[in-house]
Amino acid sequence: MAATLHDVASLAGVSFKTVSNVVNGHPHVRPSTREKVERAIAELGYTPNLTARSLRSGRTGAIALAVPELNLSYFAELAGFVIAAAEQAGLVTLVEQTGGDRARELALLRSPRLRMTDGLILAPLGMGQEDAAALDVAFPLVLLGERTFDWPTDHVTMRNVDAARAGTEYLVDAGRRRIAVVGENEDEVMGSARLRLRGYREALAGRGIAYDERLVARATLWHRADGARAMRELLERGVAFDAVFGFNDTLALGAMRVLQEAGVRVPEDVAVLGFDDLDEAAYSLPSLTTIDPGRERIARMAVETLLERLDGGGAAAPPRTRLADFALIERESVAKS
Amino acid sequence: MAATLHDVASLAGVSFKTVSNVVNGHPHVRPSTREKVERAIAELGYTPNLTARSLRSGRTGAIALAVPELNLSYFAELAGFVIAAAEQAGLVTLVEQTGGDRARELALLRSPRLRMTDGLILAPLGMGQEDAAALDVAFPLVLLGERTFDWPTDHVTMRNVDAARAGTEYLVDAGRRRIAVVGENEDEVMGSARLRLRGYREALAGRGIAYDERLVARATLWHRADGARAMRELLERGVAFDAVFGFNDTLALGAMRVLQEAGVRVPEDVAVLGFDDLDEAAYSLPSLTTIDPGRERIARMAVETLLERLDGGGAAAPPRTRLADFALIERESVAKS
DNA sequence: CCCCTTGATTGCATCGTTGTAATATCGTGA
DNA sequence: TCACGATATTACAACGATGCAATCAAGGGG
Repeated sequence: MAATLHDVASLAGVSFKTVSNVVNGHPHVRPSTREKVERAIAELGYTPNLTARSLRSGRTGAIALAVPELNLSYFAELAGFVIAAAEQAGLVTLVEQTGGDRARELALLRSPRLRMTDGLILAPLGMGQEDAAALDVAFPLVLLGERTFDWPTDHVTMRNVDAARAGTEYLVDAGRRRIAVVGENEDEVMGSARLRLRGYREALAGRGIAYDERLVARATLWHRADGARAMRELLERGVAFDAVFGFNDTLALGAMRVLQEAGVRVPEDVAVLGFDDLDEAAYSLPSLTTIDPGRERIARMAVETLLERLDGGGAAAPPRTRLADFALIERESVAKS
Repeated sequence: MAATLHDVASLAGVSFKTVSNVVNGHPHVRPSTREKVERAIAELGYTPNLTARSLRSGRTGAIALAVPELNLSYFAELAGFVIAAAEQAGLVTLVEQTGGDRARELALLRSPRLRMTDGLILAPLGMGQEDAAALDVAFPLVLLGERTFDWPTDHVTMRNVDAARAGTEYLVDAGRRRIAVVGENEDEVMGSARLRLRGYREALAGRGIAYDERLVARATLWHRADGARAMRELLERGVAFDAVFGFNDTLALGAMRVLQEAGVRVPEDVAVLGFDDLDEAAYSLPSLTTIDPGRERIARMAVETLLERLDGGGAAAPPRTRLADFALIERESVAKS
């Protein structure tokens, strides 16, 4: 099997503790000894057993990241940024998929599997305020993105309401009055759907436009297929609209595809606005005007926050909520007036 | 901190080994004792320390998956399937990003971080045959997808050559004669780019069409932006073509976008064929005809293969190569003749 | 010349588990 | 009542590493 400190020690003719001292850069090691040990290490191809080190130190050097599914581009790109940020801090990342399912999210929070990590970054979708007590866990926990809970936990999120309001105002300023929405989900009491809807309604109210329920289409999951389905539903309803606000890019792209199939011109007849600024948003036809929620910053802040908890010794500091800035990315799917 | 076997034991008034016996379902435990211990476990919220268990058992219950980047949709979707398959087998998955960079791939293979896992599924991009010896590692290793090496390692891959040949023949059968290629990369001696190019050339040869180097555009990375860049280059060259074969969907979509910007109609003027069957390929305008390489099956087979090595006790069985079947998905970006 | 400080090396306990082997307890039949 | 085989429980030693305290050799000052 793999070589241990003892194997190296007997080859080098020193005690295994001396080998440990060499490996850990202990100051008091004679150069000749160090060299002897290093030769033995190289010869045996010794690498420290991180499991044993973890047991001793109480730190694993790994963090867990739980997202609904990697099949959703937003979470895939987010995960990529989290992994990169963690790696820069010398941590590896264990990725879990919850499917956005309440039961799986709750199970994860109690899972002994997390004992293999130093902390968890969780993007919850299914949990609600009634589950907030489940957030009372023994390890550092950072909530990510969407939902807000009335519970003292570190939280990194985006300006959902502000961004949605700004996006809607942008559509109004582009001369649109009947703005449909794709992605509403009244089940998530405090999820991003509700928050973005609030921003939308605030913008309408601010510009003196009446809120029309018939312009709002539901979508519980946010795949392209869900956006397509919602748009078909809107078209079947027969309500007129001159813009669509997709609550994320995949919904918007699915909806845009259905619009175009139906012979509706984008952006001339109907403007389309997304949310997320996925890589693919720049390459659709027309390219998608969208809101960049600052994914990379969110990822970096989440890892930073977790690290502070790790180093700061746990429950010391009060929980923090950190917000990323958003930016409206103007492309072709909304024509400027 | 977290409760240990000892804590539970002193609360229940038994030895810590008895608690261990209860936790592990040891047969000889008196029902009354078991109940007493279980109450104590519940009261303290005890969960076993998996790090300690790993140290003792030599198994961590985690596997590592290394892909170029999650920002590439193909690898994101693949990672999602691998994580799901691993979870079904009771394993968690640690995700690493190599950037497709040779040095990082080699570093990963030697990294002590892998000591926290039971095995590695690696999708190499940068490594070449000259690095094959680096695949001689002490832990179970399964190579994924693309490259083939002359080295005795388990390997799960797709029918790159056959699929590319079939795709090209499909274009020819649709009446196309001057088929451009986006994604060639002569640096990867045995990577998917070379294999897909070989399939393309075999198809041309089989149908009596001359290979024209000017129709081949390079792209070292396979983002949408790379496809767009390659297509601009092709257009600037001024060579006529009536079809484009993108070596993956993101390249094809990037290329298609540039074609349409240039006023070229797809599929009337130029047919576009992709490779991967990403979720988004069904929602572009026009939707993308592409090749489904059997991502989910590949992921499942990779995890299965790794598990066999884990349980089969290592180097016992000879290395295997397993192939997933592909399927051509007909959509709108290629007009049938 | 000896004591004391400094530098170099080592032994031991420990992290929380589990496997093995030893011990303690029990019920049963003679 | 005692011996016996079964069932229950426990003690001890690992797994591979690190922190602490102890040991040992060498060098400097009185």
